[in-house]
Amino acid sequence: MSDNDQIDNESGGLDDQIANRKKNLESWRAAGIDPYGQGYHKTHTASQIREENEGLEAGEEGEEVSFAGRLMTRRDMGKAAFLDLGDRDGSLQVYFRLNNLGEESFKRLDWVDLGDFLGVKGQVFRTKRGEISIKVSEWTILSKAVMPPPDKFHGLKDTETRYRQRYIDLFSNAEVRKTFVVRSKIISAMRRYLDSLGFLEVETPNMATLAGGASARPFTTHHNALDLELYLRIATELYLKRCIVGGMDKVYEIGRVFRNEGISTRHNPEFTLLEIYEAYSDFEGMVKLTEGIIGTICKEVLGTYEVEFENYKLNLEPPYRRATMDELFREHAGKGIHEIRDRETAFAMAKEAGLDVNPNKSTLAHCIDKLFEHYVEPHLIQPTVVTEYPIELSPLAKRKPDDLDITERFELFVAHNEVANAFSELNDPVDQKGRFEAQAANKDIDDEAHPIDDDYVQALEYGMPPTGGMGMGIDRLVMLLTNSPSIRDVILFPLLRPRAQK
RNA sequence: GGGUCGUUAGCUCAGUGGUAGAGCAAUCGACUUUUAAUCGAUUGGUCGAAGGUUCGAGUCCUUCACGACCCA
Repeated sequence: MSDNDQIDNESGGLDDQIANRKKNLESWRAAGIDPYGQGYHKTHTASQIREENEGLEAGEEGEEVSFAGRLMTRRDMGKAAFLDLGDRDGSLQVYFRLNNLGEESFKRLDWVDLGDFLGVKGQVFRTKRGEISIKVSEWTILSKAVMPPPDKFHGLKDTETRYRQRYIDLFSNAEVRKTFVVRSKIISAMRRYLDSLGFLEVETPNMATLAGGASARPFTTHHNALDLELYLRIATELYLKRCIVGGMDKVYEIGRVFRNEGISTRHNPEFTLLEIYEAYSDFEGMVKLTEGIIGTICKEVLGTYEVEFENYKLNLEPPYRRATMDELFREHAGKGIHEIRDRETAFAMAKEAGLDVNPNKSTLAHCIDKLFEHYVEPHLIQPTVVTEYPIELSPLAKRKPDDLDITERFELFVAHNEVANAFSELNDPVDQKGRFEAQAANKDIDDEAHPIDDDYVQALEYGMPPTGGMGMGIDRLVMLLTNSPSIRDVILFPLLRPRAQK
């Protein structure tokens, strides 16, 4: 009895709100109704009801429907009440009226709290004030929310709670839900496009004894039965190219990769990467394919090539501007790429620019990367295909036939962000082995150096056809297309440091 | 790793070293077409944590935790 005494207290603290909600829950049970009910036959979603009854005049009645959703707001008026039920499309107003429901059914509204799930049946109509609504003739509770939802108007703002308890963010902030719907549509449009071109979606290992294909530190894990140290993949590249060796010719994978590095508005330790490989193609083919993918997504998902991101108005309609790294460095740094490929020159420039690169601890490649980031990237706003990367930056790319220090590679930049990276794949096993060895030689100053993958080299020894390959970071693409300033806005459950014990 | 900012009621936020506030939510009441419903009343606080300065700290100082943004 002492518990019930507390429940009867009038107050507004969290414990009391929970107690009141539990009391309401018990009222349903006492009436013989399970407040955590069974499935409910919905004939329509909120947006379907709106669309199908658009033609209704104020006061006019439409079809009979059943509908279900979460109670978002309610306006009680004595012997009538208006409730807004939210489903994934939005929300719909439902109208409860004593005369339509009878005493017993109407009275049960007292046991309903914001956040509860309700199922309703009734006739669609348009109110005096023009709102499409349902005149409820029959209804039930489908699930009880014992925790109170956030502010009905302001939603949930606290970033930490939004990320830690994303479910609250999703049900209380419609625009957040929208972002993740768009994300899903982007990925499915991407799949549809690639499938239509005859690409085969494949799955390669998440765990392996080597983590190659990119410059990044891996996560480690352990397989007990084999007593084996394993790495989580940092890229899908080397396995996908083994598929090309195997004759699969056109493959892609949309997969999670894991990189053991810092967290920022543009980095989450696990993120989603698209990689594509096409036999008998090359980096020029990959330019076309990249343009095709982005163009198709804009057309099918956004319905426009015009996109706003940060303060930029971007036009993503292909084809995109092309520029060589040499041209861009000349334009923005006053020196060409062949000059910059000299260690002394590169590090002197970096020092002059105030960049944090130490000649004793950084590779030339890393230094050039930093210089490009500093001098050139800020200028790459509209989509730009940057070509002719020096060989130091591209250990898996084929050399340009007329300039062996330059590779057949491009990166696509939009709004000074790298969106895609592609090249003609290096298929000469001897050259590949040499590049791996050059990477390994830097191991002491570069903990992100590619490891030597002898099995991969052996695969090339069996022969890999000339191949074009491309990688695209899905999260950053979604950021761009949804105008999201942080990668955490496009990842449902981003990694956060655990909260201290209360 | 460094810097700046933030952490106050369930939510959104005010708060000048001197009695801890508002709106929403909650509770009670009125209202049979409202829509951030309206109207009346009531309740709700370890001010992120721990120290310190002070007659007195949400407010000033130190450390810590978590987060946001910027830099590396």
